[in-house]
Formats: sequence, C-alpha cells, structure tokens
Amino acid sequence: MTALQPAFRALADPTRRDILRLLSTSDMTVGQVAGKFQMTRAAVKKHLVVLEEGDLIATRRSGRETINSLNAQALRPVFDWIGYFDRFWDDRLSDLKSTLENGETPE
Amino acid sequence: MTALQPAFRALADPTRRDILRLLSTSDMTVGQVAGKFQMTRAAVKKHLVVLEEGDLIATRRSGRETINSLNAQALRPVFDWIGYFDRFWDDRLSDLKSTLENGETPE
DNA sequence: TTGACATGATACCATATGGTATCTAATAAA
DNA sequence: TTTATTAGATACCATATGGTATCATGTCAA
Repeated sequence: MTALQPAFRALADPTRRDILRLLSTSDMTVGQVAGKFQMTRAAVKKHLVVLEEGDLIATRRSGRETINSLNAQALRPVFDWIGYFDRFWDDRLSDLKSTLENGETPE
Repeated sequence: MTALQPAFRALADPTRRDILRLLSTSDMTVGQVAGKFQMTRAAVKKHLVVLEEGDLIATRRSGRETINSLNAQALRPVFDWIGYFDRFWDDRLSDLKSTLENGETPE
C-alpha cells in the first residue's frame, strides 16, 4: 500500500509546494533553497524534512553540502488519488484515457 | 488566481479524503456521514466545514437536514497543480495530452 | 592548524488542528 | 402541544505545526 498521508501532508503547506517548484528547475543545497524564502534556514530545513518524509525529495551529501532534488515520482499516487474524481468533471480525461487504453482512436 | 491553499489543506487529512470518497457515491446528511466514522458528529461536522472552505463540497438545507454533496470540480486546480510535474515522470501523460490538444492522432 | 562556512540538532514559543462534551435552535412526529 | 431528532455553536483540551534562536559538528581553504 502506498503511504499517501505523508505526501498529502507535505503538500498542504504553500512554502513546501514552492520548494517543489524550485527543485523542479534544478537541484539545490539547503542554503540555496533557504535563500529564496523570507524565513530562517532552520525553518526551511524543517520544510525539507517534511518533504523528505513524504518522499517528495531526495537528498545526497556532497562534502559539507546537502543537495536536495525533486522526486516527482512520489507525486504520482497523489495525482492518481485525485484523478479518481475526474469522472465527476465536465471536461474530463477519463473518456480519453479509456479510449486509448482500449486501442481505439479518438475522434 | 485560484485559491489552492484551502483545497490542499482540506485534502491533508485522511478522514476528509474518506469523506470525499463517500460523497462521490451519494449525497449525505451530516448524520449519515458521521455514522461512517468512529468519532463524534461534532468532529465530523468540523471536517465538513474545512471541506466547505476548500470548496470541495456544497451543502443545501432540506428541512432540518443539511445535505452535503461533492464538488469535484474544485479538485481540478489541485489536479492541474500536481500535473505540472508529470513531465518528470517516466510514464507520463503530457505527451499524449499535448498531441491531442494539437489535433493530432496518437500512434 | 586555524578559521570560516554549510549543515544538523535542540530548545522554545505562539498558534493551528483534531478531538470531546455540552448547550441551543429548528423541524418532524406523536 | 409535547417530545424526539437533526443540526449548529461554543468552550475546552492535548498535540501538531510553523517559526525563531542557539549551539554543535563536519568540511573546505588559507
């Protein structure tokens, strides 16, 4: 079973969502990420920990620096969970998807 | 701009996500929803308020009952926000979508 | 070696959050 | 008209959360 909760929890904070966007442009050290926000490095670090708990980012050590990188794959289960509801949308993708999965050609 | 925050916040709690799933099967009164969970009606009511703040559910009064119904449309911006990252997934939908949006036919 | 720098860890604080218990108001039914 | 039912409002509580300040540690460079 996929642990959705830590990912959903991590996404609930706007700063953390901004961090994910940032990391989608390039990997960054803790200091580089912190430099983009109006809060202390410690606060940013805490957000990074929550993102890590949600498996939304990966970290690797390089000397005295810790490099944070996006793990977008972990967003997939969240995307799919929400995607369940697309059947209730007016402009939905489900018709398209099922059509293609059946090997048919859309009009 | 779409107010993503109240929706993301509402989705961060597992009980609230369960409530959304419940309401996707049928509209329910507060009491009916509460009957599905191991917590007081007051606690469930609080969750319903948060879901309402996120615009994820709509309510209408019928006599002394309040009927809650899913507003799946409000999940769309959340879905799209996460969908931004699909370009980083191995098995992504973006190629397919852009192809179709250009009126082309997938292979 | 010594100092500067990047990070991590910890203690602390105010507020938000998720829950309960309890009370009031409106409506349906006897 | 009573009485039971459904819901909303409020007070209260323990814990989680988002933030700060501060200190310890490892690593790079002079």
